Amino acid sequence: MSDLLERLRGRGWRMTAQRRVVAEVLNGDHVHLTADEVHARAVVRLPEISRATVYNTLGELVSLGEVLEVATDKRAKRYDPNAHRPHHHLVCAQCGAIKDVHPDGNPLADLPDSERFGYTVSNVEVTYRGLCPNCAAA
Amino acid sequence: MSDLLERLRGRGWRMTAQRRVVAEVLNGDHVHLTADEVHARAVVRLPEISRATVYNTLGELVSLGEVLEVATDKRAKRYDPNAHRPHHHLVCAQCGAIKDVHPDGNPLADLPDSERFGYTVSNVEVTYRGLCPNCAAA
DNA sequence: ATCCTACAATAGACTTTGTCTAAGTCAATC
DNA sequence: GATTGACTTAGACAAAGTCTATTGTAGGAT
Ligand SMILES: [Mn+2]
Ligand SMILES: [Mn+2]
Ligand SMILES: [Zn+2]
Ligand SMILES: [Zn+2]
Repeated sequence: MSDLLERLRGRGWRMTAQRRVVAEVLNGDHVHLTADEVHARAVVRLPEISRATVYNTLGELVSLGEVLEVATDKRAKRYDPNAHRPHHHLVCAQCGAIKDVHPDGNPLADLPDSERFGYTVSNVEVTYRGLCPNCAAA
Repeated sequence: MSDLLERLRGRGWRMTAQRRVVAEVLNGDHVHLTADEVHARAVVRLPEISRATVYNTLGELVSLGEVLEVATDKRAKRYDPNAHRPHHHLVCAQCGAIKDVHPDGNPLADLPDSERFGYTVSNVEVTYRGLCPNCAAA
């Protein structure tokens, strides 16, 4: 993740303890945390960090294209550091666990002109739902 | 939509002016209103209807499988009366206009076992994004 | 090394969306 | 037309997010 911090400094980002901690918390695979979850984890390392700063920093990371907003459930937005490899999501309907997935095919090609209503279609998001191994066992 | 009202009465629904108005407001094609939009339109016909009743009624319609919840944007949930014909959504990234669409193919078949992480996958939602004719012209 | 200042962080008020409760109302049955 | 349990209501409450005024500081200038 220090690649990320380097890149951001190159873009004129002022480096602060708060921003470093937010970036660290987002590090990893299949990470899709809400803003409050990011805040809770950030507070462990930097107790005085505020909610507003977490929201501000996440918003900047999204603007810079380094983090994606994901709306897989109907509650809070989730923040996804896997912004450079296109992917979709597989969500457990029971516990909410989210995996990054890479389906075959191109869903854009599956939408015929007659179903486009004159729209210029540029993007598609696919959300698979089911039960994770843990929840299926229970 | 009086088919709907008949069906609901058959299921033991007590018929009230409030429920009738909510059902009427949801009538139509490509309808995807937020709870507050439903309330605003319901108030025109029945000024004393409360927000709580709109939320309650929408929740019941969802439980009964007569209306779907849709989370195309990251703001309020939207309520979709087109619950009996499976479909996906095409959303204008600028003005938010939503169309019901029926793509070819089966995205479930496009998710290989190696990308399922042991999940039992049962459902998939596809959201296409782009610009509607109005917004593309401007 | 110190100073300076524009940018960043903070607390907390405010907004939006949604849920819950206690009290009053009424649709459907008798 | 009386009864009653389901329904509606207002408003309190909660969760998620935004905004503002104030204070703090990173990093360049001296
Ligand atoms: Mn992801
Ligand atoms: Mn729809
Ligand atoms: Zn699960
Ligand atoms: Zn549009």
